[in-house]
Amino acid sequence: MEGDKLKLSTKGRYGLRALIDLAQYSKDAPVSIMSISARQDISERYLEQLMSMLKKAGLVRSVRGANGGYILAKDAKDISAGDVLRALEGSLEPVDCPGLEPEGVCRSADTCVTKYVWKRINESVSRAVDEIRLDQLVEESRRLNPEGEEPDRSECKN
Amino acid sequence: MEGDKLKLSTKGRYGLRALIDLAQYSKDAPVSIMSISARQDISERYLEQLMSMLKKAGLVRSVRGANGGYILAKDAKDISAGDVLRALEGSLEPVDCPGLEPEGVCRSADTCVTKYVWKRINESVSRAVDEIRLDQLVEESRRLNPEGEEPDRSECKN
DNA sequence: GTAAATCCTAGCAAAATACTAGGAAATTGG
DNA sequence: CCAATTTCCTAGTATTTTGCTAGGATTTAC
Repeated sequence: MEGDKLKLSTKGRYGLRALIDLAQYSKDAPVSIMSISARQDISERYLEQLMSMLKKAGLVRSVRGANGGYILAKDAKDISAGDVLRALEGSLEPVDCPGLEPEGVCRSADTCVTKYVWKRINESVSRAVDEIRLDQLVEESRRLNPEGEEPDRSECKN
Repeated sequence: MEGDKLKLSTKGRYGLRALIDLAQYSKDAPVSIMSISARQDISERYLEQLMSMLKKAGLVRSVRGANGGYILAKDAKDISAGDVLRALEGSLEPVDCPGLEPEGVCRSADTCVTKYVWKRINESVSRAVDEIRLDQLVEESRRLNPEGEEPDRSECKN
């Protein structure tokens, strides 16, 4: 009866890992879905869809054909965790409140109390994900894993 | 194809409004589900379930029988928006990462990069909801709505 | 030309969501 | 005691979302 909500889906969780992986391995040549899939233990076919979404969002570029794959579309320092998660999860705002949008219309906006609660939650999530940048994560990954081996992901879906 | 995730469900959104309503109207006598339902435009039967969850969480007490209803189980200043939302939504942590739990076991925890991302998001949401207290919301509600009329909620599900 | 890769659309089982429904149990007021 | 009012408890259910899988078309390197 009681499942937890407000969860990031596998799209966001897998996708962020995939992009960190890409940032680490695509220094010179494009990285294929197959290789990311192997290192990160994510279904190739599913990952394909995630990469497609990241491409549409302008975060990665693709190279088709043999020896093709993906590379970052911009420098890792110019991509935030928020950019990645929003590309995959849609809006990260836990409440869609029209009264908070610049052009939004809400009849009860003037007298709505909960609006301020939603606003603070929304802003808090946005701030948190936007201040985390991909280059920091790549650096942290190298620090945690100097040998360049990836952790065994078979048990961990995050 | 692209629906937004990371959303607070109606349980949390309706439930917080219901508890603010309860805090305003249960000063002396218990408030019935019917009256909250009417003011807040929430289905009686659904609200019943929400109140039951809030009761299990120890946030409200119930009085059965005619003229019964609900009252706050503690002072409004001792109930946070986080208490209410967690009672209705379960954990508010967007990622359940075993490596972040005190007793959690995760084989890849030592070398897991994304763990820190999830940690920061989780902490950020928790901090935001826990610093909002019910008495502040009641006060704000009175300020926005001096005549004691409730906004028309028929269009707004938040 | 063939193998390796992305691209694109569709389908689908399982789970979650947002309710509705039926009735039992407790309490009050007459 | 009775009838009305109210909470309490369990179940059912239509719709949507999630987390994939499947098939094949297209592009490119060698």
